[in-house]
Amino acid sequence: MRLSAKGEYGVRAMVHLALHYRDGPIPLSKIAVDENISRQYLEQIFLSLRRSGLISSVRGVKGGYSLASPPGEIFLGDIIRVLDGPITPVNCLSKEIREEELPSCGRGERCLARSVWEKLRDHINQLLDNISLQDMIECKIDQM
Amino acid sequence: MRLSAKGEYGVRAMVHLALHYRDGPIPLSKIAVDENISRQYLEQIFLSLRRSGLISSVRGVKGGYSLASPPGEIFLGDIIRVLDGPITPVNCLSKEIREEELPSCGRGERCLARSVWEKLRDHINQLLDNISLQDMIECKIDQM
DNA sequence: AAAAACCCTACTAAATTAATAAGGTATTTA
DNA sequence: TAAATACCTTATTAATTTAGTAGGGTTTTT
Repeated sequence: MRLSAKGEYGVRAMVHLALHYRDGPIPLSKIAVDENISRQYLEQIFLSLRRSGLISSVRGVKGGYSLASPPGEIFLGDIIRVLDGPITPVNCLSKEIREEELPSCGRGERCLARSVWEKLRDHINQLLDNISLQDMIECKIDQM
Repeated sequence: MRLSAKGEYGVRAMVHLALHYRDGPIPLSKIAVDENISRQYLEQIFLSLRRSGLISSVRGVKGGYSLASPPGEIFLGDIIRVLDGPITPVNCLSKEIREEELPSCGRGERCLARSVWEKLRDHINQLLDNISLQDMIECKIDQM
């Protein structure tokens, strides 16, 4: 039950952008240094985030990245799903996997564990989909 | 945010034992076949579960494994922590890691993401520590 | 024109996870 | 008491995933 480094880096980088929202684009190299993340690895992460529409970029000197929407409209679930794929405790719950590819547990609806995994999945998603970057920079998490 | 196969197999096997609680010891080979898990891999899993005191074993012909406590007293969190280690979304929250070994994020209390990971960790643990094997075999999950 | 900064693919290395192998030990039953 | 059953254990390998590097490109500003 661990988040990947990619997801963790992504969230930290997005918080960084949130803190500088309206300061104009922030160069990736600055974020990489401040957050202690390899520049080239962070480029991969930002490539995904940009393609998914969560951030936008400006090229050239004085360019950089900025949030595509206000911090209050971007949720942790969005970020993590883009970087790590669907948030699900076991593969067989993921809708993106087609029936044929299902792991060989072959138990279908008979699986007593299934409803637990579904509940766990829904819990995690609901939590992450209700925490915005704004909540984070305002330190509202503890009161949630 | 995915459970390992080990954790998943472990839970399924424990549910199996719960369904046969009071039937006397169930041979591992039977569980392996019924749950479609490699016998030798399941042996490793049961070794951990036994050493942690969640199950007990009887050797020899007519031997096998059984739950060490009633199904109502064994919780999913117990099983998963034994097999996968502490349930924590990011390493830096795990108490089992000493300060010196902390990953190099080097941000300590300044980390805005930290309280989110803590909240997520607590949520997941609380959920898993409140679902017993008894709940599962009685299909009470959906009403929780 | 040069510098700054984004853009992108491919590859490699590291770590983790999953599984297999191979043999040992204890207990029951014919 | 011998054979069969089934647990016990460590070591090794295979597979997969994750993390990170390399190396080049393009765009824009000064």
